[in-house]
Amino acid sequence: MMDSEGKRSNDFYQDVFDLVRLIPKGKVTSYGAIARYLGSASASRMVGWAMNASHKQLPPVPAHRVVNRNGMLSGKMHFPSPDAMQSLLEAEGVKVVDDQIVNFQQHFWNPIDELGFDD
DNA sequence: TTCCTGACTCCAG
DNA sequence: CCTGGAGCCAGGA
Repeated sequence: MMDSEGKRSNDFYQDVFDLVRLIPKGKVTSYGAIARYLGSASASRMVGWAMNASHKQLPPVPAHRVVNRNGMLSGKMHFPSPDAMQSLLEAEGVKVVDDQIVNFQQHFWNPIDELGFDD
């Protein structure tokens, strides 16, 4: 029961949403990068789980800019349409072939490298 | 309450 | 090269 200050779980989700919203257009990042930035490198699965709930967040979260470490659109099947994610990425200048981002490293946006640790 | 699954990632074979 | 298993934390039945 977290009602006093043990709201880290909630903050984790909020941080994920906030961070994903900070991803510049035409850029993408990985679940692991987000998890690591938040301090939970092993919580990569939780990031994906948070993304599942991101679609109900306001303002909307650009979940299409979040892919796995291989740059593969692992979450495309969870979008309203399986092609929505790819279409959104290509609309931002990110080319996608075979459900995988071309020149992924070139489009990769590392929050730790760009934002660094607040601390 | 417990058990299972998951938009991930790493390591071993 | 590809496939399988383990670890991780949270939410749903």
